[in-house]
Amino acid sequence: MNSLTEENYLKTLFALSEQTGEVNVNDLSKSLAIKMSTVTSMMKKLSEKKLVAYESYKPLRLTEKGKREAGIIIRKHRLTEMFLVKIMGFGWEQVHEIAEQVEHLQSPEFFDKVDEMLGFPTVDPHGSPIPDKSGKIEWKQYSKLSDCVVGDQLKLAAVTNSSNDFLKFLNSRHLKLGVKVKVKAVESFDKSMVISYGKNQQESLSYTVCEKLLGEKI
Amino acid sequence: MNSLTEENYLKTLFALSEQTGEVNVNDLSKSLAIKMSTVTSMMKKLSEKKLVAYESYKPLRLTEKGKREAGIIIRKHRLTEMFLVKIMGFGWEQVHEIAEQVEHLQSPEFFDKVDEMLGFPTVDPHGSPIPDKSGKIEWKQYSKLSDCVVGDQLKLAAVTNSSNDFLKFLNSRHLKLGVKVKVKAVESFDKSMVISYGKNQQESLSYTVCEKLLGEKI
DNA sequence: GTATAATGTTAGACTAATCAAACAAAATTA
DNA sequence: TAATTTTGTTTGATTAGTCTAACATTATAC
Repeated sequence: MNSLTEENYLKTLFALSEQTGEVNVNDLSKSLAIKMSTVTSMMKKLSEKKLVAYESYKPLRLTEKGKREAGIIIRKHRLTEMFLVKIMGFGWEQVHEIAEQVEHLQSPEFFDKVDEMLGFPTVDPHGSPIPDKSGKIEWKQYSKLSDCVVGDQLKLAAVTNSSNDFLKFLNSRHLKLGVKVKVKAVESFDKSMVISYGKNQQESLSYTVCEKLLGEKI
Repeated sequence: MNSLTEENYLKTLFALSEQTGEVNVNDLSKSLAIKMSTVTSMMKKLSEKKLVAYESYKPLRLTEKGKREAGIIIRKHRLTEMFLVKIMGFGWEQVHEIAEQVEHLQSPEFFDKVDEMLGFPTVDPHGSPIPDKSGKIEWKQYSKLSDCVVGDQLKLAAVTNSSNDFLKFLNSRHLKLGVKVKVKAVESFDKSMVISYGKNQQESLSYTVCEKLLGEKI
């Protein structure tokens, strides 16, 4: 059994390596807000437990075992978020913090029941895929809004940031998953975009925002 | 903010003092399965925090502040148990272990929502009262089955033990809250009882069991 | 009312998780 | 390539929570 602390390292390592498969001690340190020296010693410990492949001065990689265990934590996180939204009526901007805590509960029966009540969902309220019971995760290939050009149409399917602030911003613009947006203009100097969607709604979005919006081109 | 460990001491202290108001270091030690020396040092710490009135070699007492904070944890525990039974469909014998974990979540919004979804319940699935938001608890005056005499009738309203084993035992005898039982006989040598209830059901219950069953005399 | 048992406290050691400071390696810049 | 910056590691200290062993107090038994 891993401690709560170890679970947080695993989960963060998993999230950071979703892109490249490899993570620097420095990145992990920043992401966890824990000093590099501490991260190094924890990596040695997780290496002992065969969860991380660690060699001095080399990038960090999760082992298959590590990926599996991290996947199970992320499964619990995402099932929880879905439960909070669908069953308990929370907004998608409210659920991340609560799920951060609930994901550490040790009760397979609890999460099985959650899964069942939700009808075995495959994505969470932010469009992220829910790993299966063995911890395996299946990513859909989405396009970033920021990679679109004028005239492209995108059906929003996921956001890559679940912070309260960001989601509140989207709420205030009535941007939610499923909405079809059309790129009207792209400013070359800051890569901000003007998009239209819904009934005549038009908005200008910064690159920072566009980069976090994923969807399917239509 | 109290640590998870401190919360467990507070909660247990509260539960043990429900009877007499005072608790021995030894009792607390046994109940938590933590050595007395450790309990002593934690008592000093909680005393610093004004949660426990501690004097060497004297029985332990929670301060008003301590009672309040313990009450809030117990509120979260009992609301959770009710939620697990009423909303999620767990059996009353399954919920204690899960609630032990959920009670430590730091999210007033979560527990407010639970409370609301349940219609602001005043008792948990085992008949124990749910403290109010300020941590205050209101005990009903129930009679123990073990204090009844032949001919007495008792409507079961609470159990004083929520362990899986005990509740499974009650399930197997179809004994649940609300059932009206009648005392048919009391064995003087071991204080076991023969009771009747439901449609012609008759059972012999040990003193250990009778002592844990509370209800209203009718 | 002592002797013994039970209960409670103190002291010292250990582990997990953290940090700061010193040091080492790798990457970047000039 | 040498100097500098960034990244990573080691060492030693700290805190929370735990234990064991020795000691102290209170309660119980005879």
